[in-house]
Order: sequence, then structure tokens, then C-alpha cells
Amino acid sequence: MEEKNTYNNNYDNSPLAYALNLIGGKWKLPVIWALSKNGTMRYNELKRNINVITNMMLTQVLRELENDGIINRKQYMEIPPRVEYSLTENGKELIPALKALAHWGSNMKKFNGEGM
Amino acid sequence: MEEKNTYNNNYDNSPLAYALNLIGGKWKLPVIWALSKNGTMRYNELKRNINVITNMMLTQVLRELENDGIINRKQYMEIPPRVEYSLTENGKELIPALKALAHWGSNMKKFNGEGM
DNA sequence: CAGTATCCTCACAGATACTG
DNA sequence: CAGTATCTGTGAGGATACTG
Repeated sequence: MEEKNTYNNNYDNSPLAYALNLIGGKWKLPVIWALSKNGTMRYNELKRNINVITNMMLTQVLRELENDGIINRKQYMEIPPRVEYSLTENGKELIPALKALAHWGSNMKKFNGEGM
Repeated sequence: MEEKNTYNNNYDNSPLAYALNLIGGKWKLPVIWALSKNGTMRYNELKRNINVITNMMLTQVLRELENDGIINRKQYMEIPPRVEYSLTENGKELIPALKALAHWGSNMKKFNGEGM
């Protein structure tokens, strides 16, 4: 069940392509961001936290992140069901890189002076 | 002529969203990568370097990167025309962040042990 | 050489409804 | 509570042809 690689052109067989592939798409970073801020979160907690994501999108992105070793999924066999998500060590190691990007983005924003 | 922001959900008004917006899409990083390796490049040089990008895509992405202050476009008024592209200072400052991501990607690749 | 102008496709995303 | 199952649509990306 391989994901599509939107970034598999050129500069490819580059690990950068691989990285972007893992965190690409519309919802992966919002999920990673939320988990990095809040630690462990349940499904509906994530859903509430991430603005207006649908069940389908959330489920899909959680599965992909889990398969890629970026988040942990811990399911408690209770009723009602409880499932908790958190970043793996690998996932946590992503944060500094994201911060570097964010820092650059911050400078660019100032530089370009865009309203929002 | 504002670009669409694919990443403008949640974790938004975050500079990370802004950064990803600037370098998002399929072709921006290949162009940035090529320029960071080769310094100044002409249009067709980029086209040859970046695998199978079409004129349309290359032109479009060059315009956007130029408008966002990531690359310089220098046009020489000669015949035949000559146009040279290079990274701006802002563009160059992006490279370390990309390297951080690439480094993470490299680890993930090992960790996930994917064939390619 | 360095681009534009059209037209088109299809994957990603979403709405809605249902379930163990 | 934590998901699945369908169906639908939209726009980023692309093929092709033409131009100053």
C-alpha cells in the first residue's frame, strides 16, 4: 500500500524528496504540529484541534503517518473505544527541521511584507 | 496575483505555513535545488537539468519563485535572448533548512528501509 | 532562446451517510 | 468513540502547439 510520491521527480533519490513525501499533503503537518504541542491525543481530540478536517481525511492521514513511522497509535481495548496518538522518536526529530523552515518562512514573510 | 495556499489550515498564521507555501508544489524545490548546485543557470539549462519539466511548468514556477523573492531573473537584451536565473540571498538561506529536512528524510529512509 | 496560449486529465480532497 | 463506505468536485499539473 504505497503512497503516491508527488515529489519523485529529479533531485530525486534525494532524501529531501523522501522527507517531503512523508510530510506532504494538506493535513500531515497540522496533525504533526498538534501532536508536537499536545503530546498524546485521542482521535476526536485531534479532530477538534485541527479545525475542520473530516473523519476521512483524519483517518487517512493518521494511517499514513503511522505506516511511515512518524506517529504511534495505541488502541485500548475498552468500550467505548479509546485510541491515542503521539509522535514517535522519529516524528519528534522532525520538529527541529520544521522549525528551521518556519524560521526561514518568518523572515520571508517580513521580507515580502505580505498582509497575512 | 496571489498563489493558492494549500497549507492555510490550522497551524496557520504560522510561518511554517508560509514557508511551505513558498516552496510547495511539484517543481519549486527541483528548481531551487538545481540553482543551489549550479549557481547561475539559463532557462534551457534548467529545463535540461530538471528532467522532464515542460515549458509551461518551468515558466510558471520561475515566475512564482521570482515574485516570492527566492530567485533572481536577469535578462540580457541580446538576440538571441539570454536570461539567467540564480538564488537570491533569501533563497540561499533556505538551503540549510532543506538540508535539515533532507537529513531527517535520510534517517527515515533507513528506518523504514524502503527499496528506493 | 525563452517563453505563451489552450485545452484537458486525474489524483487529492471533501460531503454525506453509515458502523463495530 | 473511532472510525468506513461511496460518491462528487476542483484545481494543480500537464500535453501540445505556437511566438517575439
